[in-house]
Amino acid sequence: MTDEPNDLRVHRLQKLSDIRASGVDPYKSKFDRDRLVAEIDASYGAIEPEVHTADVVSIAGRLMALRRHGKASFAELQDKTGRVQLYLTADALGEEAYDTFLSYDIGDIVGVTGEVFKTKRGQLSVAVASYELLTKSLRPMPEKWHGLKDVETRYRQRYLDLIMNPDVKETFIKKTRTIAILRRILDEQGFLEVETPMLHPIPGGAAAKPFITHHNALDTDLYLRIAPELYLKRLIVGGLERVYEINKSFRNEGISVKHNPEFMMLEAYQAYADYQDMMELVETLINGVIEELAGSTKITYQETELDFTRPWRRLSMIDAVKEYTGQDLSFDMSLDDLKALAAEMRVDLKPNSGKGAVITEIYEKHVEHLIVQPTFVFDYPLETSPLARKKPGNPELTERFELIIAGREVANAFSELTDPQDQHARFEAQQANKAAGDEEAHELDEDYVMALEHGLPPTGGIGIGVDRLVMIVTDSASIRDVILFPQLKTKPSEE
RNA sequence: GGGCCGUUAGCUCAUCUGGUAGAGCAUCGGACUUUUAAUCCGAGGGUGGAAGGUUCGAGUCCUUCACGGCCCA
Repeated sequence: MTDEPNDLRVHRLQKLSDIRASGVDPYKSKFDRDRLVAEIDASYGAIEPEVHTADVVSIAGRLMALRRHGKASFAELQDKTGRVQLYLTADALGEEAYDTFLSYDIGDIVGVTGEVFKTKRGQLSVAVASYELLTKSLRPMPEKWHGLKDVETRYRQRYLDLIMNPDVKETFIKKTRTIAILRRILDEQGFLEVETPMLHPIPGGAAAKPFITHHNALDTDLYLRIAPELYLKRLIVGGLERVYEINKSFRNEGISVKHNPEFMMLEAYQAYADYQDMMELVETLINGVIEELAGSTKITYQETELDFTRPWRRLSMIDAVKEYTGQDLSFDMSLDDLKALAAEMRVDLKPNSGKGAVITEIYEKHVEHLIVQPTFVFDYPLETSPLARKKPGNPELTERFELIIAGREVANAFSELTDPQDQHARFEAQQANKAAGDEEAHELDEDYVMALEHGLPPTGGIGIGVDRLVMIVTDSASIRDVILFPQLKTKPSEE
């Protein structure tokens, strides 16, 4: 054995075959545990040192440390709730079983049974009376003190990240709780959760480039959805009145700290409501999450305090530009003047841009990232809002807002456009933009217009970027830190 | 797409101006019956991200590429 190449994995493979040769199955089918580590902590954390509880527990988990001290040793067992120390002695287990346990490796998964007690140093422990190897681990764990830091490995082998970094596990538990809270609030308000297609014949509901796929039997191209919006509004036409969906959408664009190609979005639609009602709903939803997870309406995000005390600030896009850049914009200015100003402000414009698009681009480049506190930016130009209702008395604007938090768009909402003829005209305007070279122009969806012709009641709708919300709630700097398996380039495997 | 930074042992990191790679933890052997980043003694472990180039000599300088991070578009 000592002649083996001294490779950690080779050594463990040798142990594995030794275990098998001894007639023991190194990959067991189950283990009857009766306690979680956190439950033991809760029950006995307060007992005095050297107290023996006479309570025998069965626990299971991954071996995370092994401190050998001759005929008595200590180990640490980690389950999903935490770690507890194991105390092992040759006296209690017999020499052979004791030595066998000490031959296990860090990373092995074991089940143990024994009495709960506290050492004279005050460490709650389980005195192992019997144990079982449940799964042999063949690869070494990251280092016990510094843990796993390499960002790429953390993303590619998230399981190691979860084993080694308790904060990471906490973040993803919070993500799941966030989604549960959103569901609960919507359910309480009479919204019906539905699921609509991921595969769309016409990608719609947002301005974004889609992923294309192909259905062989139908011999037709399909698109991974960029938003569920148009399907959800069809359901409002169908009389469901309040619907929502929490699921993924896909956008074929760059990857960044705030963009992952697949991301989680909540969209909700409410009949007989408008965008003002949607502001209320967004406040209710996000505050519900923050108050429940943080116990406060104020949280710290990347060393800045965010105050979610209602009502949040409301600011028109024109006013936002004025406040943050000092530029006095207005739809009264000529398109040429607006374009000249955009050029001066080094704002790149899409082909075919009208006044609304120029103003939106200026806002997005120079203002959005500066808005820190939760703020509803409203009065979005009609030109860049092809699915939103016109603002009464001002045909250049729509009843639409975006919610900005920490410089990022977290939600987008509007009074839905219910007029099928107006919708058709808007789609045609988008087609003109597409013809002029705008790759993100909205597609013309005749089937959706037909649904509108059957009658969409007045409706308010919102979309919330769940990952971005979770970033804020968990104080995460990158969207990759709130997505278990973020998109990375595929790398050739090592073996 | 552009700029900057990174990639060295299983993990976390060193290696001043070019002279043939080190530490801690982990691993292996030994001691140790209340330790807890256990300790002590001893040992093994590296195609230095990849491929070229310059040089007597490259982890170190140059070029290209791959992957990752940050910033910008």
